[in-house]
Amino acid sequence: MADQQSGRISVTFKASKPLLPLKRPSHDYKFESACDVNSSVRGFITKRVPLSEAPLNTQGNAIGNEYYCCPSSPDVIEGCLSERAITATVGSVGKENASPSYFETPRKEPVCTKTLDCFSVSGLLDDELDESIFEEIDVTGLLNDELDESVFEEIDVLVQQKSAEKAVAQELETSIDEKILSEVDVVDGVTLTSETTDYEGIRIGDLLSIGVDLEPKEEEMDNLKCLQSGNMPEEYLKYLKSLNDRQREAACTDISTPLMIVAGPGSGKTSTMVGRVLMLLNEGISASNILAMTFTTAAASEMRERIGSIAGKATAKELTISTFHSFSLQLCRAHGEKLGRTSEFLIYGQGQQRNAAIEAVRLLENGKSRHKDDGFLIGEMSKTNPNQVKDKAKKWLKFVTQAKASGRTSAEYHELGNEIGAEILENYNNILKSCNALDYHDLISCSVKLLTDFPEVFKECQDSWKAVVIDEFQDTSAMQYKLLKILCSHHKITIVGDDDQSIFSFNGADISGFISFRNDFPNFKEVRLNKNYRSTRCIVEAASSLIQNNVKRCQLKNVLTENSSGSKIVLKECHNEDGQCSFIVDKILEISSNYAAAECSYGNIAILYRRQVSGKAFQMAFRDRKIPFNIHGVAFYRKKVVRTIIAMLQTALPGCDDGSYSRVFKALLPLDKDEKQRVIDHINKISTVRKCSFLSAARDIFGAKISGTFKRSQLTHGRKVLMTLEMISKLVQREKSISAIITSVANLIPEKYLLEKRATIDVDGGKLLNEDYDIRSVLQYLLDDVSEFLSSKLVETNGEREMSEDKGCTFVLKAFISYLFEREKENFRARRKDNENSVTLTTIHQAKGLEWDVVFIVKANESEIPLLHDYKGTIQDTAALLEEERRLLYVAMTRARQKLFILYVMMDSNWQMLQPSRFLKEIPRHLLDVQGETYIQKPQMKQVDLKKETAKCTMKEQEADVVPMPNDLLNNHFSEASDEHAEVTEAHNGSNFIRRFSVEERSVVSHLFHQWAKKKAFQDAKRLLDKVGFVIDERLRQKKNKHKELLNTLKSCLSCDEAFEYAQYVLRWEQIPTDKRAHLMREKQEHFLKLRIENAMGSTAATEKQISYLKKLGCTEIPTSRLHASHLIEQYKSL
DNA sequence: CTAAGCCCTGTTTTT
DNA sequence: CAGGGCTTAG
Repeated sequence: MADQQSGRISVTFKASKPLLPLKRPSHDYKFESACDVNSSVRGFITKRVPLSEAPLNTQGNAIGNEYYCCPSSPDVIEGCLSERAITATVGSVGKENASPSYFETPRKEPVCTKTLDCFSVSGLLDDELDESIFEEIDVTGLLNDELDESVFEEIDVLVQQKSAEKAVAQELETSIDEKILSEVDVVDGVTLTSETTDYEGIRIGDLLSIGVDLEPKEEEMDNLKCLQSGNMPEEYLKYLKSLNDRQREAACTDISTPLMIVAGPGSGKTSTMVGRVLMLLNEGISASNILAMTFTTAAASEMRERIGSIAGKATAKELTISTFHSFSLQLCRAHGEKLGRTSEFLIYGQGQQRNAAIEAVRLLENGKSRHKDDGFLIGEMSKTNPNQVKDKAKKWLKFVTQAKASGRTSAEYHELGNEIGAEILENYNNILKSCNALDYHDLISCSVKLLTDFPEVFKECQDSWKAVVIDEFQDTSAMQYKLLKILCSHHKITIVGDDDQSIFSFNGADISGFISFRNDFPNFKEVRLNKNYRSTRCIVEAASSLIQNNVKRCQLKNVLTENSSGSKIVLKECHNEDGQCSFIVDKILEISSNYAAAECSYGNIAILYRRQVSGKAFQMAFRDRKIPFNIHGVAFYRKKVVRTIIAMLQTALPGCDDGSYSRVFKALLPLDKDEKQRVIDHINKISTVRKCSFLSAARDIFGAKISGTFKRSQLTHGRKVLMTLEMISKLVQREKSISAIITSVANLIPEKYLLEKRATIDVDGGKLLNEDYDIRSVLQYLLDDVSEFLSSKLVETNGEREMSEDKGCTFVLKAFISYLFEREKENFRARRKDNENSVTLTTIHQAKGLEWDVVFIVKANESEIPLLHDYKGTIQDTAALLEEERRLLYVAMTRARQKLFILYVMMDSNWQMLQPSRFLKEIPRHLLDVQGETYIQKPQMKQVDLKKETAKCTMKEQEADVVPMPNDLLNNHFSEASDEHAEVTEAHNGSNFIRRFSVEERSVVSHLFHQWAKKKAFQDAKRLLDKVGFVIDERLRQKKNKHKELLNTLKSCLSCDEAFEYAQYVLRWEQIPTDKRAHLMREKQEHFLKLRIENAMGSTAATEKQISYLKKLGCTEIPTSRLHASHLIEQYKSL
């Protein structure tokens, strides 16, 4: 391992003839001043080509290993390399098998070969990449929560200090306001305070329109009287009055009764919880004795804010509102010694957990081989692939995680007969213990252990937490429930949740918690909040009829709403994802133009998808169309890189702290990860010893000619970094445009560093990064921020800016950075403030708990929204899985306030037909507005729509003639009115052939043909047919094959003429360049639809283009329809 | 330069 | 299960 780390990759530059066409402008890659830094290096890897764009195919597909290199110094350019970019092929980055053996054999003589010092990725193992994540995220083992709290405290202090004087004046004002408001109260019977203007989607308007509900009824009058006699503070009373009867009933339930609040979507859950807390306070439980549990830090801080706005900031601060994990962490830290750990135990995250799992597996196998004590077994061991070990570890880690979430012990597995599992679990736990560490799951289970095994701990907790409130109860795991149960032996417990919104069972969440609760707290009271304040009646009804198909529901509830019915849910069929994308873009633009200019229209729109990949297309489309958007979740990578860039910028400003410097060194030193760390640690040590700044320490160290601690090359690297820093500050002093500075600074970051960051998500998360591939996209975001900043702040800072004008842009830069920090802080507080005026792109899972006016649910296809994986042998509980998927759609639908769009696509990018989701049939028809793919909204269209609608409900067994097949489209394109491509006008090609098959079969056939038509070797129709026949034979030989009947049929008719024609068609299609093809696809799809209309209606007027074209051909006849016109065109062309 | 064979990969996420 | 990338053999 250690040897590998210092390995280097040689790169062969070849100015070989196929200097590949660089599609993108070369200035993107040019090094300007930056190349000075690396002048000793003769080339610099600037860009990894995304798979899709890799232009070179030495043999069909040489994908994935291409790098564009830029010559970095003039002599190289003049001497031997052309000025254009040069390709170099190197090993796969980030894989351990990256070795110097990956040169592409140069077709001509290599012009120069050079070892690139700056590019020594080879030794990086996946593990190490993982570690690097850790360094970034989890340095100290603090939970994010802890970090949050401290930040909040700081902020609070600041705020308090700053607004000390203001407070007095404000108090006066508010008291006046309240007087006025309370007068209003009397008139309307509704509480109107600034706090109630917007909670859980209830707005003043809604409250007023509901009216009836808030009129105190007889019983509630009692209720209220009760409250009044209890000497309740005015604000509390007012707040409770503002709740509806159910909510108030819940909040005011006797505090010693265990309370279960089942809160459907948009039913004012949080408001009710706040009310409950006020009630607890009012009943004499002091704030410091109340514990509120949430799952995320965001939820916790939101709750604190809400309570603070009613009960006062001081009270809110005294309350303990925390996540399960940070609560448990505190408990475990306090009693670490009882768990066999010190109180400074470490917390293991993903990377370390996996290492531990690997170790556990190794221990097991060692034990085994020793047990069987056979030499050859050991030999077998040693030759096992490291990959296999890793794979196993992954599997077992999953097992361990699951085991811990459900609370099973090693002994239990032993009894169950799963001895391997038992041993692994035990090994794993032992390893953690010996490392003085706990993982996240241990935090919970150890808390349980502390509470059960140590009466003194239990007593302490009972004394401190006299009442407990739990949010999102449906997300509790079995273990967490256990903790709650013990913690709430006093029965002062309130749980809030909705089993229909349980979508995290893959993560250990367990709906059976509701059942357990009923058993464990038999005298519980249940309140169902089933009035939806969020969505229109249409949406509510659709969603609840969907969810009613779930059998395994803990409680039946019919959600009601008094909102207006609103417009129907639009169910939109799109032909492919591009169509989907452009439909949404159009709709968004339409919606935003309808909004009053002042309102933040984009902020009210969200696009929800099942998988992260589905969001990618939208990112690109939105960026192209300049629609602002924000992505939940994966802003991760971006943040890191942005932070690095900011740190670099800060070094150029006066008063820069050491943190930025060390970050910059980390980014710029072209060394291996741990080597880098050693260097930085050393600098830090020197600077603390000498009591000087990081920078001056670094200058001293690297300025020396010889060093005891560092190699010469390291010193050189260090000096280069210092030079770079100097360059940046010069640049800042001279250059006036911030954008230019940011761009050049961003380009200084070595690709390797960026790859490291990227790999963290790619490797560890094992998922496609929801960001673009290179720094330029990050840069784009940053530059967007710049323009936003300039347009917002320029006016205010104008005067000061003039002053600083002569010194480059130091001042503006400073303002920009603080502006960014300000925004970061805001984002930190609550995610919904993330981007006030931008469209939200998010997975459905992440959308839970949020809401928007307009929601698009995208790609609601079978095999996407019920995403069932059949390959994995888990046939176990398909029903349960399906129900969870249905809940997922339910959650997605109920995010919408006003308008809901559900879209599905008909065709994959691979010519595969897709079915609409089975769940869509469960939505009552009368709530839907079904739309096809067309922009014609003439009365004629209605009939087609109708026809389609009827067709849709029987989608499965239905018709071959309504669904446009790619091949049909193809035919239409070539046969009809494709004016620009009129050279291919042979009609009826192939369509007869493909029509022999059923709808579902067609995609298989067409896929088969297209697949081979792409290869160079089969450009001839005859050869293509031969190949297809051959492939069929081969497939038939394999025992398991799904479509063997189809293949037999297909084979038997391959020799006919129609098959030949079809082959020709496919070939012709494949010859069209990809960019054009995409365009044509759409055109064709629209065209096909028109044809359908024509068929149904008889005629549509010919286009002007057709008419003029016909005139040009010398046709005197006036076409009666478009169809007619195209026939005429054909005729006249052949003449 | 190609064909055949091997290997990998395939959802959702918080702490 | 099945498609795709990558490697190797010829």
